Amino acid sequence: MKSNKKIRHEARAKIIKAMAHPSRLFIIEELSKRECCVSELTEMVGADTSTVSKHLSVLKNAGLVTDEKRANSIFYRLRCPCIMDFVRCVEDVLSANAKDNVRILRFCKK
Amino acid sequence: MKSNKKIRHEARAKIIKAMAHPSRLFIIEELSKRECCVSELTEMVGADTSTVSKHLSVLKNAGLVTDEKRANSIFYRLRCPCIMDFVRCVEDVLSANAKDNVRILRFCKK
DNA sequence: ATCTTATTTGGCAATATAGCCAAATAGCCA
DNA sequence: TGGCTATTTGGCTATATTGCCAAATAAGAT
Repeated sequence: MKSNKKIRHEARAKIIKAMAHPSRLFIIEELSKRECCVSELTEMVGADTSTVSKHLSVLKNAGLVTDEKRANSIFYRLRCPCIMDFVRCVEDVLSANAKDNVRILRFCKK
Repeated sequence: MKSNKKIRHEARAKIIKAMAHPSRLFIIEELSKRECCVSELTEMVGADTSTVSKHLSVLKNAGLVTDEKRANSIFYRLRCPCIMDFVRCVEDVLSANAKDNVRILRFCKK
């Protein structure tokens, strides 16, 4: 793989890797509806505050979210709402997988 | 996080995690152009055959690619070409990041 | 200034991932 | 059949990620 391609794919992978975790996907989905502060997200995710904080820093570091201090909380929001389009695409893959499984199951029964 | 949400996000994460690697993104991009066999991809990626084979099995396991044996090679192809739409979305995030950096840089110079 | 609340950071153990080599397997071809 | 080519699998080490606890930090409120 050529060096410039490699760099490009590494940059992409970093962003995708930041999304590649159930809790972070959940956070992304919630933030696509409305901005939230850490304690709200902690409550929703149901993990330790420090864990959620670290997830948020992964998302922020990848440029997927931004934060803003207001009152005495820090509010996070999605930086590129188009991210949800991607999630829709992932759903396509999931439903293709599901269809295949149904087909395989049908084969087995015969 | 409710159990059904959790399961949903885990399923999504599995697929996204399968994409979250530079070599696998490269493979996905190449397969979006045309189907390839393992040895072709090995050549292009520039890693050990076994490494590429394992990457392919990750992609296949996630339902992102399918394989078909023909002649004495196994050809892989993308299962949902919409995956490339996602990559475009990732590019949006990347360029938003780049713009921010330029802005920050400009601030520093002042 | 001190207390309190919200968030981040450090540290650690458990687990997962990556990539190479060597060995196993699969199927074509002579 | 026996060799050849293409691909996968097992095994290993190095590295990265996750999630919790405890401690540090930040900044409002009293």
